[in-house]
Amino acid sequence: MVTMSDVAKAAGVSAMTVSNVINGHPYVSDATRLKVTEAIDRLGYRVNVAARNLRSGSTGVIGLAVPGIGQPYCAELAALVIAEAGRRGYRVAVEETGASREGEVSALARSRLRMYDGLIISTVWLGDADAAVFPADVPVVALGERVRGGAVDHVSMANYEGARDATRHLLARGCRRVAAIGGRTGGEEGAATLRTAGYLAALREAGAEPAEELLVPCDFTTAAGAAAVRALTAAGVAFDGAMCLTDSIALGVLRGLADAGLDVPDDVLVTGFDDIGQAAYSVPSLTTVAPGHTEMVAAAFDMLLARMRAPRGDGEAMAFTGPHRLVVRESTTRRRPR
Amino acid sequence: MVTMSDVAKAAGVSAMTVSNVINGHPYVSDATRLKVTEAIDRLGYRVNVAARNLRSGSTGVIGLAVPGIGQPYCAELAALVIAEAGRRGYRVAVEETGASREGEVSALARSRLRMYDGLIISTVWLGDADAAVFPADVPVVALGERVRGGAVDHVSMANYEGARDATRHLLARGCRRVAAIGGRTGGEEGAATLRTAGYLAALREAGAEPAEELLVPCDFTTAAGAAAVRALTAAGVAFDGAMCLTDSIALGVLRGLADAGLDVPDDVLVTGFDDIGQAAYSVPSLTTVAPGHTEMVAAAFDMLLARMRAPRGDGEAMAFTGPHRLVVRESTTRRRPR
DNA sequence: TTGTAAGCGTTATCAC
DNA sequence: GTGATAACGCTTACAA
Repeated sequence: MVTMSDVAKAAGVSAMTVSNVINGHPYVSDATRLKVTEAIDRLGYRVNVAARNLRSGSTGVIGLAVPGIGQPYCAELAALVIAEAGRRGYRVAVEETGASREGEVSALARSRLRMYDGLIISTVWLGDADAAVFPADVPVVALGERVRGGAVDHVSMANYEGARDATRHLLARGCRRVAAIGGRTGGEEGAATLRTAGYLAALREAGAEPAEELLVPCDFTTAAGAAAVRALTAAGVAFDGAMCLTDSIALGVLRGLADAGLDVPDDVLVTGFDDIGQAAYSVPSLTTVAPGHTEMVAAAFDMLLARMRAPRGDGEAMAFTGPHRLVVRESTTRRRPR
Repeated sequence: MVTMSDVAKAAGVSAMTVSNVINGHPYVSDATRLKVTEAIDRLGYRVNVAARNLRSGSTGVIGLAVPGIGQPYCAELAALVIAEAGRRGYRVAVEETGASREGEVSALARSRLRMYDGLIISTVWLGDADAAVFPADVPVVALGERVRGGAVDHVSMANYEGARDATRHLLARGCRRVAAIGGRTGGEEGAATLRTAGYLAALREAGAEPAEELLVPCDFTTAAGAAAVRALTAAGVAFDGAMCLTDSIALGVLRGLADAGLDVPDDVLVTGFDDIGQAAYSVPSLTTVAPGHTEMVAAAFDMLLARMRAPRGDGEAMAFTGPHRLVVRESTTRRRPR
């Protein structure tokens, strides 16, 4: 392995000068610079990042912990994070939490090993009550639902407002019985409960009474969405609108409705949440809530870098909520008026 | 920042003993072990990974370079890689190449910075001719199409055979004019040309003459697939089968056919390639070639770890091809026989 | 403009 | 069983 002093020897200078050349410091004569770069090329020298990290105390790596990178939502988020990180000179290590509390806790624990300069964690389970789990000495931004108003820097999306707008949209287009697929009112507060609250609010403001059997809890996956529809139709529950808590669920719901011989949008109107790429190309294409992912990722980086410079914001935690907007597509656009 | 010698001082032992306790070495008395672990907990000590890396010469991180992590195919691959890495005690840093030659080259260049213990790179552009670009002193496995039989360790999939089987399947189910969406015969050899070759072989063995206008080059994206169908119908080209080079393309083709008022599978039969998660849930669900991703990822890790132990396999490069299999679903299952 | 010295935190070696 | 010592390769002072 060729080291800096090997290069120094070959170029007839000191290691320090080699370092200066590599890091583009001023006050290096052109002649010296040339000798050094020539030696670097000749010997095929590369800086040892581990040594540099040890010395500088930083790694140039941002950790990204997501439930499951195979999920379209996570994958598209990761793509944004990686791109933004690249723009700012960082690399990204991806970890999976498996959408489990344990996974999130251990990702946070690992963040304290100084393996990363900072961590962006998409939290599903951890919330304000778990603030103690978040290390105070490592920059961490929670990209998610449950952490709000507490001691942890966080970026969230307009879960409540988005779901409310989607539900209003369904009601405005004539739906009388709107199901909330993936919805849930009890348990830990999170994306599921917040979006469900928005759904309920929209129903109530329209004077509709939420029906118990139209609230169908399920995982945020396509398989679960399809299964939820099967369960509803098997139970003989009629509905003419489906406010799905995520696009993945919605794609499964489209599938399930097709299996049940129901047409979208003529028999049932469907909305999703996230605006994943596939939503624009499904058959029918999916009306959905776009939660401003780009802005969220940019905000997360701003927070992370701010924390790196000013390690402890003893006081206030920073917060940002993405700008949401309803994207109307075929799944809620009736072809024949009724 | 609390270091190992802080712990040592607090526990009244030497740093070496702390290290021994942390790394679970034998020959440490229970009493000492207890004192040390107690001090570690009390001070909240964590090992400094950078220092350990410098000392050990390894990072515990595997690099994964893919065209675009937002693409379902890449995302699902990444999920497999991350899971396998976790099982073997590694973390994964994801880089995007942007499906560009330049991106692939620079990922390889970075791999020489010893930031990673090894690199898995999904190559689209680099091939045997570029063997010189692959560093000899860093374990690299090419997960892809173009590198075969050369000096670079590589894992590939049965591009030719898979596309041939898909095309045979379409012909067997009565298609007379099968389009190859994303197909291409010229230019750099890669997944596109290999799959196209399989398609052409199947046509020829069935005595069908490949038609120029049925070979429709396009990007491996859903948007491109939809556009390809629009172009075909606009040009008045009739076809009753579509062998799509990837599932993403196929999902776009389903969309495009819906726009054109053509039914799948009654008017046109469609196949994909990759067996991404969405393929089982699209409407209609997608017949596709499953290329044995799990086995491919496991093989890639075996190669990588082998290279870490035996740095230079001066001679032979290792190679593995995933087991492929056609998964038949609705998109090629006629409801009414003709 | 360049070089010297010291040390970042950890661990392998070998003596005790 | 435990500890002193010496690296790993690089960079921040400071000196020349």
